[in-house]
Amino acid sequence: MYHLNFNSPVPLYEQLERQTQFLIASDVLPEGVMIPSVRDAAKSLAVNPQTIVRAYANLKNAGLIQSVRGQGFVVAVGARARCRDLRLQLFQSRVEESLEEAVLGRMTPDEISTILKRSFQRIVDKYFPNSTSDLPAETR
Amino acid sequence: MYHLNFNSPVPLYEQLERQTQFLIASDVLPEGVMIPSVRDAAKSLAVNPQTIVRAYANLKNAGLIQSVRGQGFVVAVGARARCRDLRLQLFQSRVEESLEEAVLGRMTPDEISTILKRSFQRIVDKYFPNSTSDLPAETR
Amino acid sequence: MYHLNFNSPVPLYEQLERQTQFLIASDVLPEGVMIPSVRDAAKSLAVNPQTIVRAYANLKNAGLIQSVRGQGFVVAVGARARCRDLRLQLFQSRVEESLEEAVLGRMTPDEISTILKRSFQRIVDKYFPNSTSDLPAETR
Amino acid sequence: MYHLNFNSPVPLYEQLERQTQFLIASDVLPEGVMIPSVRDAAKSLAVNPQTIVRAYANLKNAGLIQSVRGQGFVVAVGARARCRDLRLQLFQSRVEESLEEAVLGRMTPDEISTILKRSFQRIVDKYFPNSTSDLPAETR
DNA sequence: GTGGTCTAGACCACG
DNA sequence: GTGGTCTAGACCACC
Repeated sequence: MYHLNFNSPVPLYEQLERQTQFLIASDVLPEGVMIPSVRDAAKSLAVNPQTIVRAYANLKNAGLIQSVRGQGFVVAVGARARCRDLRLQLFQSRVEESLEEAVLGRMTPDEISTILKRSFQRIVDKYFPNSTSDLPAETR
Repeated sequence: MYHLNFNSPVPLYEQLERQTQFLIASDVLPEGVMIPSVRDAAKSLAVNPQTIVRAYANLKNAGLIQSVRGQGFVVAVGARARCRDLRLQLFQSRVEESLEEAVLGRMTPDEISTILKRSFQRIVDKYFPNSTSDLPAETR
Repeated sequence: MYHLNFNSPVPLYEQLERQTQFLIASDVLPEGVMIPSVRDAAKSLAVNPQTIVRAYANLKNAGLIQSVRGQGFVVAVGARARCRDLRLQLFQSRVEESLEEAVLGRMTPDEISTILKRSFQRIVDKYFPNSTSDLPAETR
Repeated sequence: MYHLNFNSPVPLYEQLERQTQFLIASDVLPEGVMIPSVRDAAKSLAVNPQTIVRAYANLKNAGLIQSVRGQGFVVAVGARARCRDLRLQLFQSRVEESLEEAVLGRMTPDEISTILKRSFQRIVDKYFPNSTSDLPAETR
């Protein structure tokens, strides 16, 4: 269910938070459902239980999951919509950061545009091989 | 010449490395030219000289600058082309990482495409207000 | 495990790098194994932790060791072969530099050959007293 | 007459000293003859005159050259023999240092021997293409 | 003046 | 506990 990258600069607990948000956003973890216990998650992911604790604590602070005494954690009501927002914001802010740095690095709009289109096409081909959508879709 | 962000998670020495690469890529620092001395840069940027030393040492290891004894550092021959490559790769890899995470988070190509276009347009409007270029330029 | 020469012109951190490479090359530090922590190494060698940090950072940049979060450094996969290469190249380049300088200094091949044989024999006698190998071994 | 390597770790003034010794050892600069003036040498080598001054001062301290008031420096009497000795010692000590490090790096005598023979042969082929001498010359 | 090395000590994030 | 970053200040060699 989770895929941790131990070499990534982003901390393990943050990877867990994001992926949980994504799972909630896409209804793989519907509202009200139990998420894996700290001990189970730690064992199956081969990480320190404290790492799971930290991730769940942050998700709880954000109001995305709720602790049920003696049971574990369940996805909070209203979490789905908020996770969809968070996912979108996260993606958008990362893209804009990259674009900002490209401009500060004196890349031209054309160079930037070229990369964006090429990267998007590559991703579509890789993950949606049968799709016809592309970046300037509405101009077809 | 340099602009350090002291609140950024990316270390100061790495900010210096990237910006130096960008300055070389855009010919603000042409090959063979001296770059600011360690002490000068440290003073004008209000950081510890060691921070500059570290950045310059990394750039030297990468073959982008050379130390001239008793003189300082000069931009290495062939550095411009390599810096242009590095800049492009850096941008492209960051964009593709974001896109990968978006699809892993189960965003649809249409959602992704919408964000990309909106962000690009926002950057163009912000930094190139008189330009007419946009993402699907060739479809005009 | 390490032996630092504080009077050598070669910097301490570089001595550490080379010796680590040698230890990996000779399987004293097999791939996947943890190397001494920064603090331990600093204490046992009586040097500043920063010196160790620098050596390890360079080894990491060279891809010979990897940092495992919260754990320490481990020898990277494939490091052994590369360290054997590096060790050989280092030795060979030093020998050839000496030979180059000798001929540029107008020493004759016979003079050079004499020194090489004498030095090799002295080293063998010193470190491998029971060995029978010598430079022109195959001509016996 | 001199060939300076500005990228070498050995300081320029030391390169000058060694090469002067070599020139004296091989009678290119016979005893009693004038060596280039500080100003001439500095100009033709494109280095700071202080660098030449330092090299000549060291050579004078070693008794290999003598200053003639108002004239310049001449090669001292007896310098040739001493330079031949110095050249030999320098080469020998460098070779033995390399060998020592190879042994400390746990290279085997056979590995070391192989490199020595290969390097010697390469140098002979490069600089004495018509010669028949090689390392185990006396066993022919 | 230049770069290069080393020390001492602090603070941070991560597990 | 681990590595990683930054500061302050010192000393050195070279030009």
